[in-house]
Amino acid sequence: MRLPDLAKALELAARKLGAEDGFEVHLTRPQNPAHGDLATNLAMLLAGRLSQPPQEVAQALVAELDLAALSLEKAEVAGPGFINFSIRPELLREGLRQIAKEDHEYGRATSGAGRRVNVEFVSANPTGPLHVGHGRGAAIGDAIARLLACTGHDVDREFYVNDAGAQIEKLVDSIAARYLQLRGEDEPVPEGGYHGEYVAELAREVEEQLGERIGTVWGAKERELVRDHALDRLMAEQKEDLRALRIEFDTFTSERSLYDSGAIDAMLESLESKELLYRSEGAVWVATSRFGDDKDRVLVKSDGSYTYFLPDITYHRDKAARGFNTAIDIWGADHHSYVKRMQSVLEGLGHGPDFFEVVLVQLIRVERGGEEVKLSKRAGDFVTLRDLVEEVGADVTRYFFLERRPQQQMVFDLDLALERSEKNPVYKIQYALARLRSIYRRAGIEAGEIDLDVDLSPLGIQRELDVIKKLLDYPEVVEAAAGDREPHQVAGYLEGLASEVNSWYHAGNRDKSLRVLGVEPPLQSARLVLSRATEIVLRNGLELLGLDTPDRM
RNA sequence: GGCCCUGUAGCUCAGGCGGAUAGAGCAGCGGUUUCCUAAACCGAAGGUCGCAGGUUCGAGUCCUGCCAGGGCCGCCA
Repeated sequence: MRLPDLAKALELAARKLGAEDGFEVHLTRPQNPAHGDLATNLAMLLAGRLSQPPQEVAQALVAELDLAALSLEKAEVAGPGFINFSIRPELLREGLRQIAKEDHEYGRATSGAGRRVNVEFVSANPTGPLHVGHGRGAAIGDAIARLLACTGHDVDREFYVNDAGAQIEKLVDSIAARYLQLRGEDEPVPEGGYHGEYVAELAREVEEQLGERIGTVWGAKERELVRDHALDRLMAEQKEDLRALRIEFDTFTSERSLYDSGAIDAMLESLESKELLYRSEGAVWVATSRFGDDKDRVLVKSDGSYTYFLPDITYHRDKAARGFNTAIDIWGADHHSYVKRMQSVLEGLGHGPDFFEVVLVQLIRVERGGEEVKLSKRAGDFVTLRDLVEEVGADVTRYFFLERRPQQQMVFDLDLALERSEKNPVYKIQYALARLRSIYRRAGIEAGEIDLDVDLSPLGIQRELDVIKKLLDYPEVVEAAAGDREPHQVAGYLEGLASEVNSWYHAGNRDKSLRVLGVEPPLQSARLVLSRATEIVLRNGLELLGLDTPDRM
């Protein structure tokens, strides 16, 4: 839990002892319960500066503190010079009451107030169905957006539709080949084209719906008709898959629209006016190497066409123009080399290093029975995100993607994902929530009816205090996870809390005096508040990760 | 050849800004069990933190080198 007053008091004490600026007070949660609730290494940091042994500095610091005013039970100097603080249980109990009263607001913060953030993720080429790898980026992007919103940021979720360029043309070529095959012509799918069954399906649709209009000879008009049809269909499919994962976007920006609006040509002029462009070997280059990139990059090829980089620059510049303070992109690790060049050109255009961020998401490997599931279409195996969600459900899919650091290559264990027991961490957390809610049901009361203004002093056994301390950590966890763009910190916290809660709950199975219900009325009332606060934190955390919050399992 | 990610228990992974005895889940081992939800619980065990140096009062954490796995180095997207 946070004790801003203690940090401030320590800083004052340090100054009193003669420490100048340039030190920071860090309070940490010791792993060893014998080391109290909070600890600081401040004395060790100051020892050299004050030329005194750390233990003596620690003693002097403690002497400056008014423990009672800080709601501390004691402050002990230990080990090489740590100061260990024990919090008075009353402070914990009042904190608990606050949690229950704040309800849905508990864990929300205002640190991001006034900041507009654009989170761009998925942005898959609209040339086929989403695969499992897209799912990880989708889950992480969505969770980061939720974290930022929870900490007060004004968040927009955005999907960049690459509906221009060579890949789309290849898709049209592939559909054309299938289409002509349907008409009895011997036309192979071109090299580098798309071979999936969905391409043949699209060709059939084109034949049925547009066959009259486009015949067998495809010019620009016909291609455009087919392209529009394919884009509509494939984007609709992708959106549906994402919706099944509980992901919705606020904005879809089309690459094509950047061409149509003239924004890309304007971008070239803008770069020119900033003297970032030059011609060489018949192409137009942008001097990204001036801003840290390995080398300069081509924007206009020698044949006059544009590289992908140019619209992408235009697009990111547009995010700034739309008023976002920060643009966070979630990219697959295979795009890693692209980060530097984008940062470089944005810096060249005058955007500070804080404007553009990339979260790189590593590739995943799917295993079943200890064997890798190949991402090829085979009977019984799946390849698409849709197949995965249908097999294990949205909760498990999301959680498994969110419980690991984004930059960690991960194994998606299908056997564990399909496990419907507490071996599966998602169920463990949801189970803890359901158990608490079952207590209210058993007592015949609604959660909202629990009296929060009762005397909490009956709460005092260690197991209860441990749960309370854990609950009071939640806001810090949310802030840290949002700041680091790491949803897995929340997942790890919830798993730990669920363990603690289940252990607390099960103690009541062995010893009836440890139960919530059926003990002395004052104790029962106090424990109902504990149950309620715990349920609130579990629920808020699950919602923050976009997971279901079941009343019963 | 260069760049990025990763290397921690048998397996999958956590380990704020350097801090005290390195944690969790799964598997394995021993025990308990009809409960306010047993779709379990309790307990013990399990470690050269890839290797070697360095910085520091103190290194899983910072620096250097090396090894291993993955990814990327295009006028593709």
